Parts: sequence; structure tokens; C-alpha cells
Amino acid sequence: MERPRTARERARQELTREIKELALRQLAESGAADLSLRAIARELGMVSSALYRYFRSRDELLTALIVDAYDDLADALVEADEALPPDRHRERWVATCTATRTWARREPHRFHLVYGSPVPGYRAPADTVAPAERVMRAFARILDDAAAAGALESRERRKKEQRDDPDGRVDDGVPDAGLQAQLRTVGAVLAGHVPAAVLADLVAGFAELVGIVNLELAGHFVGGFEPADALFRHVVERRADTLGLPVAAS
Amino acid sequence: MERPRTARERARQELTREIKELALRQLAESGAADLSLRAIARELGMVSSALYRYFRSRDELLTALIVDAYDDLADALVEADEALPPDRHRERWVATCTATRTWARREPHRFHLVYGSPVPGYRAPADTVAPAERVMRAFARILDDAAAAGALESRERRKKEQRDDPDGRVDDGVPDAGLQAQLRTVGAVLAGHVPAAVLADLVAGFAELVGIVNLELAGHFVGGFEPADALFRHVVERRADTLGLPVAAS
DNA sequence: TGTACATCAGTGAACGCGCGTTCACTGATGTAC
DNA sequence: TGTACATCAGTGAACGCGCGTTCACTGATGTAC
Repeated sequence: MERPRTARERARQELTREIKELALRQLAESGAADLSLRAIARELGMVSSALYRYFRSRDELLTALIVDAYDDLADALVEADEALPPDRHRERWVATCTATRTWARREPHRFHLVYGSPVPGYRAPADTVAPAERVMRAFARILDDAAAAGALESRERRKKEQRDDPDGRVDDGVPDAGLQAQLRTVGAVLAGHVPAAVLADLVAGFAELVGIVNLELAGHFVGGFEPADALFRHVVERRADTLGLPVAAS
Repeated sequence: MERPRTARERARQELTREIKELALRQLAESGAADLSLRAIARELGMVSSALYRYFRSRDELLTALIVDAYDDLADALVEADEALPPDRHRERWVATCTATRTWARREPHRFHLVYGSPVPGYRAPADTVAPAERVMRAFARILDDAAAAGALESRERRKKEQRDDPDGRVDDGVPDAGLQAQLRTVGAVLAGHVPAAVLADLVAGFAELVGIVNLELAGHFVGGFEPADALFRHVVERRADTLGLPVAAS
């Protein structure tokens, strides 16, 4: 966002911010499907048509909220990550996953907006792709760093150790050629140093993270895993194992 | 549902069914938040107030849809499972996971209804708990069978095999006492023979499954993993490994 | 520094819709004797 | 088997709300000369 030069521009920025803030408050109360421009205008003490000076339509406002949410989440993740020494890859992974849950619990409606069910009748435009990628990158770069530093326990090595497994179950990487190709494409964008098999585990780990947070927020753990802190921690650590992020020597 | 004795009862059952069917069609078009009793009545050629003979409120209709969705999904899972020999635990796991994705892709709105973002303003009553558990049980019983049959590769054994790992990373089960207790409680209900550590991996696997399906349905894989079949298959197989479900001898 | 003109924010009325729920009612179906 | 009464489905009007978007407009702010 550029510096405002005139009073008009300053007022415009301020109001744009205020509209989004009120929209978020409404989102928290009644969900994205019920987001109402008229209600926002009412709270702003304006007439509803005035909002069309700021957003061309309801959908455009929704898009702005989605982009902001991705950005905000990505910022939170990067911040958690960068609070740690770059070579402590496992801790960075754990911290980033934990920051995701923390953010989601603080802003459940925004988490749902980006990783929950699609808003009915809303079709996300291309503008949301780049911000969404920023979030993925926050996870990917940790593994990329680890791989580049040679700090990833490779699966080949673990396989070797299991070679005399009497059951003969071996870990054979990514056998499917189509998946290999998809992983190469994604890897080229997100994490050039990470082997395909680990990248697949990373995607699975992200799905697992989104899934566990969604289940927790939706109350599916009530009566079983509540509070879910210990479960979450455990799952994240297990995933770090799977990814080959070694426990730091000390 | 009991057998209808009179014409009246038959008509009542038929209409109840029809209302739910139209509600589902509406759900598919505009999402749960926009579900409208008036629109259903219109399509039925009735006056809107007539629906109140069948459902006391919009929320009660939603609850019925949710219960049906859980039941339907659970049926699909059990069917996929029971098509296989009971002792082929790994195949049963894979088939059940695959059936989940298949069902979700066939009925995305229903999947979102139960495992997506909560419907704004709707609070699920206790009636939904038992059907939700049926779904969980469809997964849990596979592992329970495997554990009871001694067919689970125990983690202790795998640990032993890794004993001379120079990095000294050992797999120490579930260290957190609180989590242990939660797992015992859940295990007592769902899968009495399954060790706590495996149960935790099962819950993680379920979260992973819900997560990956949600991401796919919401279009988060577009441009990366599309089609997602190979990715899905790979992730499910990896999870089977983690759970200790051995590849069958032949 | 002052004036003329262009830009833009916000108004208010209107269009054409939608909704859930309640209530007194009619008329058909079911039940008990 | 027939009749009297109770049950229940569906009607239609009403209550009190809500919405997104367009349009011609007024009046304030900004810009160029």
C-alpha cells in the first residue's frame, strides 16, 4: 500500500481498513455466507451504496478478506520461524505448525475462510493464489533449508537400516510416475532441494495440520481430545520424524 | 424407521424424504448457510408453513441432513471394507480411505456439512454424536481387528530394529500422560486392542484424510496436484506403513 | 495566490428480491364404539 | 358396518425482517493554470 498524499487518500485508506475490520467482525458472528454490505454500512453510519466506492461488489470484499487472511497467517508463521536459529530445523517445523494452530484458534472464522468449506456462490479469483502460496512456502522453506544443509535424514538411509527386516517391507519412495512429475513441478516452485518423497510427506503433513485444526475448531474432538494440545504436539512431532527432521544434538 | 401402517403415515414418510432430498439439492447449489425452507416449499408446490408439520425448524432439518450424511458415509465405508477378506487389514484400510474420498467427491456439499466449517448460527445437538462415531468406528475397527489378530507391526519391534541407529533417535510411544489418558478413554470406546501410540496415529490419519479431501474439494491442489488420485493413494499407503499395517504376504 | 474545472465521496430513493415463523382455519384421514 | 369424534396435513395471511445493486444527485476536496 502506498503512502497517502492527500487527505482524501488518507480517508480512503482509513475507511477501507475500517470496512474490512467490520466485515471480519461480522464474519466471526455469522459466517462468510451471511456477510452483508448493508450491515457494514449501517455500523459505519453510512448508506449502503457508499461502500461501492471502496469495493466493486460483495465478492471483491470477500477476496480482500481472503488475501489478508493468507498474508496475516503467513506473517505469523514466518515470525514464529525466524525467532529460532535457522539450523534448528525440527524446532522451526514444530514452531511453524504450532503457530498455525495458535492463529487458527485466535481467528477461527478467518481460518475457515481460507481452509474451510468454500463460500457458496463465491469463486476465488487468481489474486488469492500468490498469498496462499506464501503460507505453503513458510513450511516448505524449512525443509528446503534442512535439505540444503544436508540435515535431512534421508529415507534411503532409514531403509538401509531396515534391510534385514524379516517382513521385507521396504520404503520405496514415490513409485507413481505421474505423482513424481507433479512433485517435481511443485518442488521447483517451493523447495528445490527437497527429494520428491519428502515433499509428498510435506504435503501430507500440511493436510494433516489443516485437518486436525479443522476438526478441533469444529468441535469434533469434544469428549475425546479436549484440550487438544497434547494430541496436536504429538502429531506434529511424529510428522517431524516422518519428514526426517532429526532431534537436534543439543 | 418403522413400517408405515396407514396411508397418512406413508405420505408422511414420503414427504419427509422428499423434503430432505430437495434440501440436499439446494445445499449443493448454494451451501448450508443459504438453505431455505421457503424455497423447498416452493419446489414442493406447498406453502412454506406446511413444512413445520415435518420439521420443527430449519435447524432441525439441518440436523436431519447431518445425521443422514454421517450414516450414509458410514454405510459406504463399511460396504467398501466388507467387500474384502477380514484378515487383509492393509487393503481394508486403503479401501476405507478411498471410499471416503469417493463419497466426498460424489457428495461434496454433504462432506462439507459434516467435516467442513461449521454452519453459522447452527449448533449441532447431541443427536449427531452417535452417527459421527459410526464413521470413526469404520476406521478404528480395522486396526482393532489387526491388533486383535496380532497382525499389527508393533512400534516396539521397529524400534528394536533401529536400536543401533547412530543418531539415537528412538520412537518412544506416547510420552505425555494426559494424552495417554485421553487415548485410553477413546480406545475403550472405539478400539480396545489398539495400543495408545497406534491410536494416536489413527487419529492423525483421520485428520490427514479429512484434510486432504478438504483441500482437494476446495481447489487448493489446482495447479499442483490435479488430478489428486496418485497423491491420495500415496499418502494413504504411507499412513498404512505408519500404522504398522503390513503388506500382505500374498 | 486565486480562480475554474475535474474528480470523487457519500446520499437517498428505488428495484426486485428474499427469509423464518406464527396462527386461526378448513377439510381429509383415522379410530373407537 | 356405520357413526361420532379426534387427529393431523396443508392453507393463506400476516409479522417483521433482511439483502445487493443501480442511479441521478449534491457538495466537498484536489489540481492546473
